[in-house]
Amino acid sequence: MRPVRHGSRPRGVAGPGGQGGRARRLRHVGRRRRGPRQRGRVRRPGDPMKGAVRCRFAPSPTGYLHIGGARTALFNWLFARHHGGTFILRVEDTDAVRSTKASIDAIVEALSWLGLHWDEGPIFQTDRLPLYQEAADRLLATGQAYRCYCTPEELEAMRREALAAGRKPRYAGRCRERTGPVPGRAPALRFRAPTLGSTIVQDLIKGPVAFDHAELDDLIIVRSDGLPTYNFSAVVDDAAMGITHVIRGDEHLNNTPKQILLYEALGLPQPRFAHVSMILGPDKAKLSKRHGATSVQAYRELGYLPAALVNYLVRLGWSHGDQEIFSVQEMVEQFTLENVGKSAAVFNAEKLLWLNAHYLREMPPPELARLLLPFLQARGGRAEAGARLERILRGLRERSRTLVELADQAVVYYLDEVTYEPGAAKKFLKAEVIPTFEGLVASLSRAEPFQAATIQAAFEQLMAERGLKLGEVAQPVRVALTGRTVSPGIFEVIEALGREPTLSRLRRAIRWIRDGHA
RNA sequence: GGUCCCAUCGUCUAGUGGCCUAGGACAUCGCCCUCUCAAGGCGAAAACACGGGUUCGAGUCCCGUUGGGACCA
Repeated sequence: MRPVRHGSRPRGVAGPGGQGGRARRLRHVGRRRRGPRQRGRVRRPGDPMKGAVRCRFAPSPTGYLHIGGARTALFNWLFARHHGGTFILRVEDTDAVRSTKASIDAIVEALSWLGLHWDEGPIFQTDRLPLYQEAADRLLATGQAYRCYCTPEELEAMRREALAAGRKPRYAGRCRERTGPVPGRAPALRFRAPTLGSTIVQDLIKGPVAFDHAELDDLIIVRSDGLPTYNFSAVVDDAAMGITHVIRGDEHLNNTPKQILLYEALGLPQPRFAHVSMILGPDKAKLSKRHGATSVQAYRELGYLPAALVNYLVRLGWSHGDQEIFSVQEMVEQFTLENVGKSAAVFNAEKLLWLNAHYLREMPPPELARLLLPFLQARGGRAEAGARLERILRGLRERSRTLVELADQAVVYYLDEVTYEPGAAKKFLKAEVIPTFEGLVASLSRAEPFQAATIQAAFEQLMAERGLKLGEVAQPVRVALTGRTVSPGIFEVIEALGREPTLSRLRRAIRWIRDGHA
């Protein structure tokens, strides 16, 4: 195993340009800037990782793509892209009972939606069973693995016995020296693990982690049904696929010494390992369903943008100085394992919401319109992409945090009949606004062109004539047009709604009040 | 229970022995702007888990304690 050199890049060295001193002087006023070395990464010409990096994301298809899995995939993808390497998708589907085609589709779709495109794969482990078999045969032939005929029941009994006697509940090696088979029983294959010495995992994130071999078990590498176990197939595949860097969840750190031993037994070159800490729920336990939405698909349906989710996830455990907003290109340029933190992170839905709102505001209206359409149609709005929708969105998007919220507001412009919120109607749709509404119907019929400025002029003239303040006019009109007390600026709303819909909504409000609803 | 990991504002984090009177962001609160609500601007409150060392100097290095988490069953 190769020793890991942390900080193999020169430290305390400013980026290209060597202007650290001058730059510092120029910005001495105001807030201190930190980390001059963070400007521009230092990629040495002879970077040995360049082009050679091969990373994989290896989910088991037993459900949707979890938010934690998405981050693992993202980190692998970023690492590969940063180094100009290869990102591979491998599906760990050897658990025939729990693996489903639907899960595979869901994971593939979620990764694509996030923009984490893979260069090779998907590779399915069930297609490569002979590979594991061949590796197992080799270990068996060299005596590094042996057949174990113990049944699960026997194992369980031995475990209980050991526990009762105050010993560790590990496999005692009953079949280690067995010479003949047990008739009528299909054997599992166990790895003959060393009992002396220790293995040190040189983790790229956690640093060196030592494991005493005395704590290791003779792990099963092939089950009695002939299927390989996780640790075994992962090792065989990672080696066969030429994986150079295994970036995965923290929960696999304990498996790593076993895998290293397997690499050694098989005589295979080892990848470097990097274990990323977990994502926790608000109660600091591993993030799970009971904490609410945890799948990428769920966030998609809740109206989140992939850019926002990716930006949020990258900042969970990784940082680049004080920067919060990253384009994909910036992430690729700046991402290094060195800046990945060791501690677990609590998933903060509020911050994700803020980021989503940010990207909603920044997105070009045509693109936003395209993404919004399905949400709008689901709400019965007969909307179509185009200038009108974009005008509507311009006012609405800075008042929404998700596509769902945006659609809820935008749909109002597309419905045939406005539904008044009871409280809003009671407060603002009163008999005394009828003259005002009538005056507006008259003047807005004439406003030309029908734009915010001319609409405002119409309002101001009316207000002057009747001695009204804008606040007294705007709210009733807002309710008449949208049914709500909250909306973009009233002139914008009227322009976006258009002349005819505005007039008919005002007339309807007048009728509604006259009909005695007020 | 054993093994392993982790520990800076409520949350995400900056921090790599002196630039730290601990910085940024989300959330919270206040003010400004204002036709409502947002957005935006300005400001406030808010953290180095604890105890020992090492050092002229510790948020930063070492040891321990405590707390949290993961894995193994």
